[in-house]
Amino acid sequence: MSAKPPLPHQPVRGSATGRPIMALLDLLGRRWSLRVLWELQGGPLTFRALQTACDGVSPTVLQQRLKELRAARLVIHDGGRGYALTEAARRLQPNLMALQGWAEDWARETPGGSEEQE
Amino acid sequence: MSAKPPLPHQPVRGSATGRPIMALLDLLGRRWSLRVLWELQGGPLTFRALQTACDGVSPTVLQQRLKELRAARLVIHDGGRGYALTEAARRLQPNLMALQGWAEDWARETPGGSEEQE
DNA sequence: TAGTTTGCTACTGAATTCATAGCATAGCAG
DNA sequence: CTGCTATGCTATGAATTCAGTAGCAAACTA
Repeated sequence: MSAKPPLPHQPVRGSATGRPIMALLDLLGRRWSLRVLWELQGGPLTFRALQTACDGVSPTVLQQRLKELRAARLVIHDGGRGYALTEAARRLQPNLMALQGWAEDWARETPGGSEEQE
Repeated sequence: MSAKPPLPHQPVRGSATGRPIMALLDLLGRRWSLRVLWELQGGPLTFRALQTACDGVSPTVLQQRLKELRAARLVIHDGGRGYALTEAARRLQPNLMALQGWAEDWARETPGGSEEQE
């Protein structure tokens, strides 16, 4: 039913080598993966709170992503507090924060606010 | 036909705020986006070379991603040498390299090689 | 002229994602 | 106990995206 979650040491979609970076690229390159990690940075969230934080993702996909992220040991589910980042995911946090800094510079030099695309 | 590419200052899929980080998360959260940036790190590649580097992505999707990445000013197409990262994308490079380092640590502490998932 | 490579598009089917509704469980007030 | 609320999660069908194959026009080689 569900595609197996991407893990290091295993072939993933788009790369049969099993290189960890490829598994990570596959994992993070799925819809809402990055966003979930981003929203979880502030602390644990319940399933519904997380869903709200992600602008109402469909529970189907959120459930799928959480399943994958849990398999990858990036997220754990603490019955009491909800979903939280693991120690490993927390080491990824600085990189995500760096992404934000980058994005702001990027926004400054990228048209798109006033221009219309299409 | 094609969805408009995510850009900063504009609402994107999953976030209407226009925050740059959300546009970036949407852009990078599409299949092959991160991979394309990754493969382009070594230098310019022609469309077909890039396609090969990405384990034979379908040209349809590659074309779509390149279109988006060009709209976002992360990739440019130099007729002679092929597709290349822009100055802005090159500033993103250290973060991607950091991801690789992280992925290797992650692999060390994540089962998946010998275990079977499902 | 033929042969190759380039970027790119058409077409069809498979996979993923979306949106809505709903379920079972648990806590808590009355 | 009953009624209310919140939790995590699942079912369904439709929409969107992606995949896989084939093929095109232009540029370059010889």
